[in-house]
Parts: sequence; C-alpha cells; structure tokens
Amino acid sequence: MGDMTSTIHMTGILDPRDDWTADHCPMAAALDVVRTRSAFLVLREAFYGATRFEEFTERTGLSEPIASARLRELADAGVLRREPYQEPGQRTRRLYRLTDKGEELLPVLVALMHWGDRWLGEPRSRVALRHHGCGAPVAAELRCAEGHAVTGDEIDLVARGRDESPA
Amino acid sequence: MGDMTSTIHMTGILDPRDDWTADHCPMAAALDVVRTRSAFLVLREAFYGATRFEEFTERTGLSEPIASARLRELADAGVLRREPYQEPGQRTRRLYRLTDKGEELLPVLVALMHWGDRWLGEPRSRVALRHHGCGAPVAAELRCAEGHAVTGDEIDLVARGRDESPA
DNA sequence: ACACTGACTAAGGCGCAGTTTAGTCAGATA
DNA sequence: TATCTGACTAAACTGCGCCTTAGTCAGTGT
Repeated sequence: MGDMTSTIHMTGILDPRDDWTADHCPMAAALDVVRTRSAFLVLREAFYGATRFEEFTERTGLSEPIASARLRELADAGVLRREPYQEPGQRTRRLYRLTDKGEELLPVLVALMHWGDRWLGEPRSRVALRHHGCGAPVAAELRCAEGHAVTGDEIDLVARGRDESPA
Repeated sequence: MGDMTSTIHMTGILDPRDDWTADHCPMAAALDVVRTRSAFLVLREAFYGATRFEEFTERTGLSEPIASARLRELADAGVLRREPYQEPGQRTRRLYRLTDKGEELLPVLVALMHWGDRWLGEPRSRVALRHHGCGAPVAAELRCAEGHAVTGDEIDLVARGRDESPA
C-alpha cells in the first residue's frame, strides 16, 4: 500500500504487493520479441517506409549479418511479412512489410522517440512527427478506453480473470 | 514517396528518404538509457511501487549484481533518485524513487504491456491497468497536441529547425 | 560464357548482459 | 564485543549482440 503520487495503485488481492510476482508479464514477453536496439532500428525504418534489404542496412547503419538476422526474426515473430515481388526487367526480390501486429508497435516507438526528445540532451533530432493536416506534434498518451486522459497516479493495477478482455 | 497505408509520410526535404539518415535519433538515444530487459523490469517495479533494493531483486527476479548495476545506472541517468531514509529503530537506508524524467517513461512501458497482451500468446497476464474510478482499461494511444486520435498513416515526418518545439 | 548487382550467409572476434557463488560493510540488537 | 540483517560488491563464467571480412547465390544484361 502507499499514498505516493506517480506510482500505480494496487487493488484487491494485489495488495500487499509481496504476495505475487509479475510472472508472464506481457511487457517482458514483448521485450523478448523486440529486445535489441537493432530490432527497434529496423522497425523504425519499416515505419519510415523501408521495404528492401539494402534500405534497411543503409538507413539503420546496421551490418548486413545483423540486419539479416533481425529481419528474419521479426518475420518469424509475425511483426514483418516477407513478400516476393518483381519489378519489370528485374529479378524477383523479397520485400519486408509491417503486419498488423507490427504496425501496432508504433505507439512503443513513438513513446520512446518522444521521451528521448524531451529528456535527452542536444543535439536534438532533425525530424518530428506531426498530425497530417492539423500539423500538431504527435505523442503516445495514456488514455483509458472511455477516452479520458490518464496520469500515472490515476491507474489501478487489478487482478484479471482468464476470460476477461485485455488492458 | 509511397502511397501505402500504415507507414509514416515523408514531407519536404525528407522526401526522397535516401537523402538523409536518422542520425541523433531520439529513439536510439532513449534506448541507450533503457537498453536492457533488466532496466525495463526495474522500471516496471518502480511504477508498481518498489523503492528498496531487496524489493527490486525479489520482484524482478534479477540477480543482485544486475539489479545493483541497473539501479545505479538509472540513478546516474536521472531516471531514479536515491533518497536516504530511516525507519524508527532501523539503520539508514536508501530508497529509489522515480524522478519526473523516470515517470514520463510510463507510456513506453504501458505501450509494451498493451502490445504484449494483445499479440503474444497465452498464458495471459493476471493483471491489468484500469483508470481509477472509471474502471476502463488503460493504453498508450497516439494523439496529437490538439487532442486528435492519430493513426500511423496520418503522421507526417517533418524536418525541424533547431529552436522549434519538440514533437 | 561472363560480369554485375542485390541479397544474403559464414567465420572469427570483442564486449556487454546476465548468472552463480562468495564476500564486505554499516548499523541496530543482545 | 559479537551477531544479525539489508544492501550491496568481487570474481569467474556463459551467451548473445554486434562488428569486420569474406564468400555465396540467383537472375539480368552484354
């Protein structure tokens, strides 16, 4: 139990905290899929539009063996999809595209970018994300399903049954 | 240029993409601070209310040397703050608390948790994040500063001057 | 047949992330 | 003074992340 601001509040059987461990933590599971810096860089370039092998190596600055390994692993994990394609007069090639599963990692990348931009020193990034049309800067904000903006101390950590919807 | 959905659109001098590299990328800089799985686990427990050394080792499952190294590094990075404290009849101890800089990493963790919950297999996590009072599940959503919900294909990547506000 | 290009794979090496095991150190208690 | 506990540190080791260098392989163009 605690009355501090800024930390998440335990409820019900989760309080006291010492009686359970965060086993099968979905965050830890997510980190097993994208645990490395190189995976994040590959995903960044996928969001920036890269699809060909050479684009990934050049734009991430990664070596070819590492880019190759990450592309294969991310494809095996269902985050990227390999598509054969052929330009006229060219041999067949493979493209790497984000799947729906991959696209939904965008809030993670945006949250990291926003934090790095806000808190890490100069030199600042030369690029920024803006809402198309509106032009306002884009960030990953905490919101509940009802649409309310949520701060850290407004969050309850609750126990969940096995057939309950995720959160 | 591209007309695909789901990827971020380049604008102005950022198109064509081959003419620049994402050097000084704030996401990569953020990953230099929290690059490891152990750092994320330590931060998770900090958000769950852990403050003492033993709480971090027990609840993260990390070994003491690694927990010690991460706590020191995160404190040096300004993400955690060490506070001496003393309970009556106890020796002085040091607590680790999230700084403002640390608290603002919460959207990153929530985005990872949400994605892991949504896309990674059973067994599901036994816990969920809910908005206090309202009770609705909490996630990290893409929003612009005007408050509009934003999807991946509604984002423009724009070049930024040096004294412009971050995004 | 030959070279060329894009897309990889193989091998070797360095350094960091993580583990186990064991030890240290400060201060309250007996 | 000796003991106990919480909070670490030291050392040795394993494995992975990433690099460089070099090679392979499939088609295309000449």
